Amino acid sequence: MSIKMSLTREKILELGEDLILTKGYNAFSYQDISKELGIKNAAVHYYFPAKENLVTSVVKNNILRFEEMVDNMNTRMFDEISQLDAFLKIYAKSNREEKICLLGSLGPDFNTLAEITRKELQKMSVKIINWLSKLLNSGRKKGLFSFEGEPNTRALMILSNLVAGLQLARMMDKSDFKSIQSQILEDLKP
Amino acid sequence: MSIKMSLTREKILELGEDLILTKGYNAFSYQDISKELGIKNAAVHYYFPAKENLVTSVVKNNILRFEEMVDNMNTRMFDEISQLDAFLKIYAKSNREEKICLLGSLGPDFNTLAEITRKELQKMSVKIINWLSKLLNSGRKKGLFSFEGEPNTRALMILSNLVAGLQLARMMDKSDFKSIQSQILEDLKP
DNA sequence: TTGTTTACTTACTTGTAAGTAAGTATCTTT
DNA sequence: AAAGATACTTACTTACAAGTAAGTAAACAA
Repeated sequence: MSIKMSLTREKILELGEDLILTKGYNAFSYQDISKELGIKNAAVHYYFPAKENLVTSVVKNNILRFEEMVDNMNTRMFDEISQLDAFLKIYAKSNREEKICLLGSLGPDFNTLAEITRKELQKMSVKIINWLSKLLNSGRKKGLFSFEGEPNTRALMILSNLVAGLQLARMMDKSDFKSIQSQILEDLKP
Repeated sequence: MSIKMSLTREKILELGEDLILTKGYNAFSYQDISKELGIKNAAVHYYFPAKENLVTSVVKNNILRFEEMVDNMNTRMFDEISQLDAFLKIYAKSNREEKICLLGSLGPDFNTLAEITRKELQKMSVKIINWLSKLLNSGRKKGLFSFEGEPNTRALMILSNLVAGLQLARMMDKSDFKSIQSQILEDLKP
């Protein structure tokens, strides 16, 4: 990023992501964006010719942010507990802001997305699951975590707790997410 | 149900549910339904004046089916393990049919739903969580299940595993759901 | 200083979603 | 047999979403 990014383009991207996380992909329009930013409809099309270009960019952006976070934690030599904690904090922040996870927002819409968007979403899920698997595995080897079964399965379970945790919190009680978050950490204690 | 239900109405309800579970609420139209059923658009409006009436009926229907299942298991005196197993089987079936859970489909769309629909969705989540909590609690008391923490939190975690498990399976690998399902049961073993 | 690129706006087109009013055929009750 | 009620269809309206073609003003580069 940062190379050649107009302010307007960045604002569209940010607002687009926000709308996907709050209303859902098939419920927002370019008008929602243009009105909010005080620009014309066609200006949004100038940066993102079709809606599928916008979603795809939003997903790619999320992948980049995830990778930056991982890189950052690696260079700072975070231990496994701190890394998991940082990851959970991202979701806790979403919960406070009444947002859900991008995977959980676009997952149900998967069949309505363009092939390229699906590919990026897949890439994103795989990256997260692989990272989390490795984290759990090395944490267990060091005796920092304790759990039964495959690291990959455990990663799927923790991610699904987070993804649907945010969705359920939206429907039921915001504080339900906190219970889930605490229990994830509790369950991993040696 | 069954009192005063025209065949067309039932077909609309069934197809409407199917479309919500495969494409999402904001991605299907009354045309999708009328074309498929070989009727006119206005015929769908005859039974469900507005889209919000259709979704609300779909949710209410799901609540009824859930309650029938619970009643059925109670009269047949299913033990806690069998009841949980039956519940998991519903989700496994959805996974095979490439569908997701109604909660997981409408959860992300929650902010775009009418108040009455939201209320029904809330009712549905609360009913499921309360039932699952009690099931886990009494199963643990009998020594059939073993888990740490509050039954309510554990119920939230299992439900979120199932809800997002289906979503992740859609995006990644269908078999991921099976791993999650098996691990849920494994984790509860005494 | 002329030409090109950037960043838009103006002004459309096309398609579809949601919904409604009024009509009609058939069945059902009195 | 007449009067509802039921289950639709015909034929619209309104609104908005998505996208595009052509124009323009300013910046920037040759």
